[in-house]
Amino acid sequence: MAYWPSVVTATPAHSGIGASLSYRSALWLAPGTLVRVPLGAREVLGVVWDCPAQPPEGLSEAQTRPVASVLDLPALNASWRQLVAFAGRYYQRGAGEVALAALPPQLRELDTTQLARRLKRQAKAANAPPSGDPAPCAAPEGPALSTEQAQVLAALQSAAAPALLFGATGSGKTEVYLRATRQVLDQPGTGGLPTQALVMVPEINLTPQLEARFRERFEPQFGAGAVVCLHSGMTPAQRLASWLAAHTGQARIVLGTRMAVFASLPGLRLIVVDEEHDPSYKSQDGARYSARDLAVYRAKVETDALAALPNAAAAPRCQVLLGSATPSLESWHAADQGRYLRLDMPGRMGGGSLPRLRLVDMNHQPKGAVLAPPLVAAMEERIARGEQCLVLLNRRGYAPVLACHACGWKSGCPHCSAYRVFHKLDRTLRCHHCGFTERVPRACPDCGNLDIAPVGRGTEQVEEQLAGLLADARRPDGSPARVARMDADSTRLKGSLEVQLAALHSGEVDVLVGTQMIAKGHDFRRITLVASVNADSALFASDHRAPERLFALLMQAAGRAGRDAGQSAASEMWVQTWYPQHPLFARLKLYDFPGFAAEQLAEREAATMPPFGFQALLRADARTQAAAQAFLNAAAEQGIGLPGHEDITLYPAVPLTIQRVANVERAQLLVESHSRAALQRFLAAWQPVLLACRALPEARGLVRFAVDVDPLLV
DNA sequence: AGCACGCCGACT
DNA sequence: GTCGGCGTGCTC
Repeated sequence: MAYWPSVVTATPAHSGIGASLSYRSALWLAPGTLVRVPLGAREVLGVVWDCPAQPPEGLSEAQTRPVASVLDLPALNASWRQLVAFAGRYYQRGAGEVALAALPPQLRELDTTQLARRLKRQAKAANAPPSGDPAPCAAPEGPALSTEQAQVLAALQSAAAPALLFGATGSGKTEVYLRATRQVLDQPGTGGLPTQALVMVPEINLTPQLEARFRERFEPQFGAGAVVCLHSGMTPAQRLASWLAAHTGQARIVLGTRMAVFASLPGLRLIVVDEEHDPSYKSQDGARYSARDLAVYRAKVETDALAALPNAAAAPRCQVLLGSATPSLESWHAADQGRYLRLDMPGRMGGGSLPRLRLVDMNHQPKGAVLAPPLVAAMEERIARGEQCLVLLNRRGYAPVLACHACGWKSGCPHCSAYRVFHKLDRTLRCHHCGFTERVPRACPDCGNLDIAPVGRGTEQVEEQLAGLLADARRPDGSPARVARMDADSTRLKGSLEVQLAALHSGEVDVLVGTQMIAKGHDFRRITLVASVNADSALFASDHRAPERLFALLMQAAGRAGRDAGQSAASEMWVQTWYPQHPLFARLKLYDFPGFAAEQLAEREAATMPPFGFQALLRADARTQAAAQAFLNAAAEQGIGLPGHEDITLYPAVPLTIQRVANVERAQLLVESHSRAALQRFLAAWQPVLLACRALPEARGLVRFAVDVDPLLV
């Protein structure tokens, strides 16, 4: 008796290899079993997808090689495999590529004895009693709930659809996540597996404070290993440990970034997607999946699996909870249609309100002023009262470009079609696209003129200017005001983000200048004034998602101010703009997200844009723009007549806005359809055509191509 | 993706 | 005369 397990490996769809490869095994291997198999000259990790007792069609016994070894781990369950298979299909990649990308990289290198040793060590740690007083401990209750929170939790308990928690910043969404988690963790598991919850946040930076709150709440009850994190900032060993803890059920809660949507969680009952509108949930390389959309799909798969269990009289569900103060238009529309259940928490905890919006018309300010004088005066007042200010500017460095006034030279990047940014602190010109860095030249490299000057402004410059403008500002104790800057440059070193946040919390800093990083999540207590200095570019961007991103960013920034009741009445949000009449600001003034969303959705509907139409991009990178476009146009031409084609619009190939990055020319082609199913059908049929087009002589020089389904940037 | 095989320029 | 560039092709 022999078996021919079909195994998926990390080979991408572009390799031309089909969905899986067949091997030989004397023993039956359960689907989901992790195995090591020979592939060419090397040995790779794979996942058993199926294990028939017959050799596959068209393949003789001699053509199959035996499985090299079987990892001594529980098999990945059917729900996980279904999620991975769906993601592979939907995002036009191989299931194996998705599966292997979802597994911790160290699993590929570990041999069987190392794995056994690690599992034993982990089991011992989990069984050890929690340090300090003996178990079992009472579960910490957490603070009293507001009426809104209690209502949301009650509705959530009986909800049979994905829930969209529309909660203002400071309305206490995190407490809802904690209580919802408690609800599922207190439920009994099925099949001897404890129940589990998955909580996702958009950025690694936001995990530590969330982790602290979850640990504080759940570790006394469930022990030290109950909460684990999963994100790309962890060491390989940490990631493996967290993954194994989740896979074996030792961990009850997984906190992580988008990759965590693929964590193996055999007892999963709740998925939380915090800040669900955030673009970071969409992966931009490999399989370009949306972790938010996959979370919704996964919850459905898990629920179906629970309903299919025998003797599941009152079948438990896996609930998905999407939270945001500015939901994505996709989720908002789904709630409008009744596909999602909308739960509202409009009030801020403690009865505070959002800051009053003050628009500064830059047409009426002194020419060349980076910061309007009334804004500076308002900041001085705040400082004098011992309050803090936040200044938002979405540009790192000192100036986005350096220019020669004599000959017109600009600080372009030799490898990209973009300017290099002037960083004054280390006197460099840095390309933010490819990283190419040089020292600032003394004189113009073209004409030798000494008068080369920065054009436009970034965070470094605003920090410098503010330090000057506030030189006479005094704090209540008479000491001078302090200005600090926080962006990707100032937080690059490990631990420096924490140091900077601590400086702000302790009150050492009066004014913090920064990029959108400072608008996200962090809980600042004494901030009563927030200013957005230069947001206009988003108002007229060709990217149709720019307005919703700007609205979300300004709303999020506004949420940083006046979080302590008492202060909130006097707190302000200043926005400098040349277009104060823009309709976006009218909505923002009232913090009217529903009104804004309705307007945006009406525009989207008129243009049959998502969520009323469906899109995919075919992207090509090549050594020449001509090769990239030739590949795309050939693909479009040969797409005619494929299944689904009659419901598809193929647009001409165009270069990307930043056409060249790191000496690679980039182009893309938009595919549109009114039907998601037709788009899917077409893309699936297109895949072999793309492979063929890659080999065309006119596409010589093509470096890579990729399909991006439901792209964010079109 | 890896890793082979395979055919053309600058080095001991 | 070799070492090595990366173009093309295959992996059950």
